[in-house]
Amino acid sequence: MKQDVCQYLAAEILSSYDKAMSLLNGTALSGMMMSKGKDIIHPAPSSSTASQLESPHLLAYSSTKSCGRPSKSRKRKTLARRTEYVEARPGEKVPPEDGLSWRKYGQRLVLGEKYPRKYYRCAPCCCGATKVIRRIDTEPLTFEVTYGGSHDCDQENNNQNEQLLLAAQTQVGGTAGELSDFYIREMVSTPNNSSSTGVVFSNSNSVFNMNNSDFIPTPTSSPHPLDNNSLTDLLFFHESSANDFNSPNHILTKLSFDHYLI
DNA sequence: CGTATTTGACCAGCGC
DNA sequence: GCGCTGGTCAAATACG
Repeated sequence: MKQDVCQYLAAEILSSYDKAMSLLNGTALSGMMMSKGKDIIHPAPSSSTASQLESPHLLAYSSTKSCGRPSKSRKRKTLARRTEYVEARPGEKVPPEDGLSWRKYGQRLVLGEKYPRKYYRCAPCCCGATKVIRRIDTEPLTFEVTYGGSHDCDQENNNQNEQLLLAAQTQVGGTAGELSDFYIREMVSTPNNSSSTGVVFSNSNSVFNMNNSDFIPTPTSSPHPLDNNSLTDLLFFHESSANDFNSPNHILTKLSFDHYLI
């Protein structure tokens, strides 16, 4: 890896280590400051359980039974909520995805309502964000989506993606969002079990890829057989798959927004 | 077999 | 204080 990418990753590792050590010490969330001056966690007063629960960071790191949630308290949340109304696509009975990762944890039929409410919480981490989907009785294609808390783990991932993208652009001397005649709109980090990170990008005629080791574009065949109509959205690959990019055995999975994993 | 979903139970908040 | 409501839990089940 290039030096600045290594430095960034090292800082993230140290940051996680600091968090873990502070929690194990039990004392002192106070004064805990992450590297590079970000992610400052402000301690809640020890007597105030409520304020602890209202902090997504403290929720994420509290010692609980599963995924950082309060183990026993089923106190109704008083977090700020945001409600949106979305319409299902024609022929579909589910609202369109919002690009975030959610895990369903409950469903119930509420008195006086025709359709059950579906309860979701943040899937990839423990940020405490929740989502409730309610189908409108009188307009079956319209859904009321209520968000509770903030899905700041996705925001964290996005920040990391921006860092990686900047690092890639630095290597080739490109400007923000632009790389010679080609465009990189996003770059995502690899899953934990992957061995390499890369970028796949394209212009209207060709698909190119490059990896972390050299960032030299290499032409590949075009168009990609799995993604003919949205080639410019295909931005992420796992290196072990790059050599036989056209293999029909690859699974193309939409991760979120414009992120794809082959 | 690991992960995601379902579903009945639990319980805090709220209205009366 | 009591009963109802609805958000959440967690064991059971489904799925890949």
